[in-house]
Amino acid sequence: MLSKRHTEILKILDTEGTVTISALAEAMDVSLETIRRDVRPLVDGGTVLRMHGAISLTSQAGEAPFRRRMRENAAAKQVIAAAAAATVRHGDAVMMDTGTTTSFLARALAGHKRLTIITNSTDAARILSAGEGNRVFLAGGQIIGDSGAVLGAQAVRFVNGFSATHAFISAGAVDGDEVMDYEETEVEFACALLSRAERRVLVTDATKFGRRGLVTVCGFADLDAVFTDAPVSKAMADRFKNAGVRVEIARGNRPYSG
Amino acid sequence: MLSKRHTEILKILDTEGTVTISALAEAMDVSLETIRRDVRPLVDGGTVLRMHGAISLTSQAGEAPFRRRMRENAAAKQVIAAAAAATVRHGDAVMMDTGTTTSFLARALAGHKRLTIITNSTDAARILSAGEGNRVFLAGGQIIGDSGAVLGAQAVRFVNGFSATHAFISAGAVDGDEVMDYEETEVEFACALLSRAERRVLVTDATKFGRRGLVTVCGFADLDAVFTDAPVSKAMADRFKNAGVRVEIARGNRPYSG
DNA sequence: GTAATTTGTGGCAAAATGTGATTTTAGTGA
DNA sequence: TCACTAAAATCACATTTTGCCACAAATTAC
Repeated sequence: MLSKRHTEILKILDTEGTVTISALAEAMDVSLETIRRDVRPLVDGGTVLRMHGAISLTSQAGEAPFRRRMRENAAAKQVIAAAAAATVRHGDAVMMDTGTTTSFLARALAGHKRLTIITNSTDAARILSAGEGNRVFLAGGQIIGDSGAVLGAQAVRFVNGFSATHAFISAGAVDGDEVMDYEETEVEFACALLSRAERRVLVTDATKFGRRGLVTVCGFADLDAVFTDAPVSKAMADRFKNAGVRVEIARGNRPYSG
Repeated sequence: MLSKRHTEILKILDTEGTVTISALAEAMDVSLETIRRDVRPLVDGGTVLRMHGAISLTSQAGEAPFRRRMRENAAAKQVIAAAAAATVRHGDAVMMDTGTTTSFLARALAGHKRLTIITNSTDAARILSAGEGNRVFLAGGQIIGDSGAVLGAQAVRFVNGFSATHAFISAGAVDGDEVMDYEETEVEFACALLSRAERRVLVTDATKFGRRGLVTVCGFADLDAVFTDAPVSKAMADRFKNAGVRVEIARGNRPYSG
């Protein structure tokens, strides 16, 4: 029998990676002993690893850099993702590239139905393939880095076989009137997405603004909207406006434990 | 016959996700027992899940089937995976298909270095792409089901471009002298793997033996080794032996295993 | 008016939870 | 390395909550 707390614990573990027993106890307002009792079958079953005072999913025992980046500024990314997800309707076709913010977007889209997803993010694909009525198309090829991004010429060719309503891309840096990133292969993929969608959206937290990247993804003119978490500078706001880009400042803090 | 309270309960469940029995009783001003009686047919029908004190929609709170299968018999699968992983050397090229046991294998291989992985499992790909010096090649195409398996003709073609030392496949059933499964597309992929590797290994927990599947993956003669967690029947052991298949019974130190 | 169905109540068993005492563990410093 | 300490885990027990059953009361149907 699985208690209502079991699923809750697993959900938290899925996003957090590891939690302390006391944090769980406080989060769901029960005693430590109760949480221990909840956790025991999970540990015995091998789903969960126990250390002194905390548990983690066996699947993500080691802390990969990508997971760490998922945690940095997580609240902001979550809010951005929620706002961006709100512009997607049930049944839409959505493209997205690989990044921490797009990973949050995938989670925010989990409630949507009948989506068609085209992506190179194994993480987004995994999350969204569980969604009700979704069709998920994942680019094939070599996975580069620990972010789970499928990159290369093959992936670009794959995307060119699709058309979508929305393309969500993340960015490593935004400066002048350009969106930039650090890896050329990632940029190539993002460009491919932009060329195949009606509505091209940049999702990025505000720390990326005014930062200089290595490779240019696109100019502001190639975007339709930007979702971020804090107001941009006056100068940049003007440049966005001139390029016809709608800037959305996502606000709102919702509890992550849902 | 469904009373007006049934629809009411379902409506509440649809918005709330999960409700306590007492909340329902209070909301519609009837006794707890009445609500329990109302809920019973819904539970029996499978639309609603029961957990001490509360109910929730099966679709919403019920964890995804793949995750559930990851939990059942997890300890056994972990032991099997560990034993199988021990036969892989650093730098080897490894193919694997999608299944709960192969997902555990991926985790067991996390400590290996400089592996080349060819798979259709987004889960395995994700885990192993974090590994030191690993190269991961993931088949592209549509993701089928919630297991994160990339399936279809494209995936088969993808595999045919590679050769590997090991091919690890999972099975839904093993009976007679055949390995079987339930989905044809999965079988096609597994077959493709078998044809491209030197050493062909079946990893499966003992519950699959003596079970009849739908589609045949291969005969025992097409295998080189089997890893499982409990001794197989004498008859089957003989058939394995005749086919030249080495059977490994993985044993590990797991709590309460008798 | 009577039969059938539904609802409420009380007793009891099972499960879940909390509490405090006791043991185990991880970490610390000599 | 070895005690020592503080946090955490375990255990046993009391308490509360929940589920189930049977029967009585009430409502509905015919």
